[in-house]
Amino acid sequence: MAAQARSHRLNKETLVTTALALADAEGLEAVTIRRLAQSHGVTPMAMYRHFADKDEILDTLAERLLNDVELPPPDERPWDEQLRDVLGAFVAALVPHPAVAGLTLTRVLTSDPGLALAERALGLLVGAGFGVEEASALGTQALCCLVTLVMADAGPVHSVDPEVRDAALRAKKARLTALSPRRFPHLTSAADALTTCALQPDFFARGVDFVVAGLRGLRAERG
Amino acid sequence: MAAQARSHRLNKETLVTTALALADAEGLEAVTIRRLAQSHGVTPMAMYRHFADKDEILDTLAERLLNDVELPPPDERPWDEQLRDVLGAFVAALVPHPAVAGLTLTRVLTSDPGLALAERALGLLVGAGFGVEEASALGTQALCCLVTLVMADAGPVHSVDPEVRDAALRAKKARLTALSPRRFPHLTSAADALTTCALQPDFFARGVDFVVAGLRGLRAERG
DNA sequence: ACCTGAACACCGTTCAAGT
DNA sequence: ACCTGAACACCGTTCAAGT
Repeated sequence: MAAQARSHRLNKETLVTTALALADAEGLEAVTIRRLAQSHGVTPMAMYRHFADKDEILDTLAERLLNDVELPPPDERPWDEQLRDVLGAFVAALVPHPAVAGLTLTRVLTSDPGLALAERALGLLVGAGFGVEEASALGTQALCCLVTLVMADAGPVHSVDPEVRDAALRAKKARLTALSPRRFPHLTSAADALTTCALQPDFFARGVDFVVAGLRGLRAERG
Repeated sequence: MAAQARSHRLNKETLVTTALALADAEGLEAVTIRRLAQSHGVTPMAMYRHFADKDEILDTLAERLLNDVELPPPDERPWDEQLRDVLGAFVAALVPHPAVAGLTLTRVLTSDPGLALAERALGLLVGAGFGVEEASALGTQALCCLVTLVMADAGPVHSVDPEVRDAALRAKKARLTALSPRRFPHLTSAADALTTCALQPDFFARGVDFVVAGLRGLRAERG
């Protein structure tokens, strides 16, 4: 994050790109007005020409992620298969940026690409036969679930540094292994699975399947 | 949060109680070392006698919530009914403190009451017939989903102040209602449901049902 | 239009004392 | 053992200039 030669004419676009890089490299708390300015060789106050306040930076960051959601076009397959792909596209956009993923939680309905995503998910649920009230609640819940899945993966958020990360994972596993097998028979035998499950390549696909299975199950119960 | 007459002999217990009250009243970002000290009529540095650093305050806060989980005793009912009650107990402990709920996300496996909860959930999933790897991933995902559900409810996190809260909800609904019904037919017709669904008394029970339905569905698919 | 500079009210935390 | 005091390196943000 070396200070760039102050290539005057800053704009929101490039600033938010820097903010995203900062968050990816050092976590969301590294995204400060002062560091953002510093990265562009400029005074902190210069940021206020482009953003009203820090919240607007975070809003823009969330919008950037939601913009990356590549919504698949509607087709004639059953609702649950289409929803799996829609939710999968959402997760795919979040996964590269776990430190920022949480920002989308409260901003899906306040950004343009987020609205498109929500409209699509809601449409599929209503088309499946859920009432508007239930579809609203379930759509909200489904998106929430998936965001947290991505965030939890960030485990030791700071430092994508693999050395620090591996040390944290080893410590976590050691803690579980050290537990009393009498009091915690399942946790001790699952120590390995619990520490590595979020690293499995299919973890997020499984997460989407889990959510879709829940919706399908509820739909079946409603008859 | 008036400064209390410095009733000397502070301890972790009372400090964390104050921290929780602070978070409930003004959000997690109101929990600062300086304000915590101020609430007890004492210097910020006095906190370091009771906590190693701020992280330890947050750890203790999460542990306090997890301690409130009233795990129902195991019985002879099917695994999914028991799991519904276990997850319900978890949610019930988080709901009164939405601003703090997120802290439990990364701390379930590092606190004693969290370990008891995880052991129980994992045991039920393994007993249901899931392999240890899948049970670990699904247990993690289930808890993540529910935490976020509670956090999302916090919507306008700051200010339990009902006046500010209602204003935010009205604004949210107005934004949805103002959308183009052509581009967003489902969102506009669900404007009301989307803004109020998290306020329904059965929202969290439905969230638990949703998660359990997902697990039941996946179990059935595995045959 | 865009950026600077000094200032203010906040943070967490260290070091060195006080009783 | 428990608390204080001064200091440091950080925050976001306001106000008033500069070009």
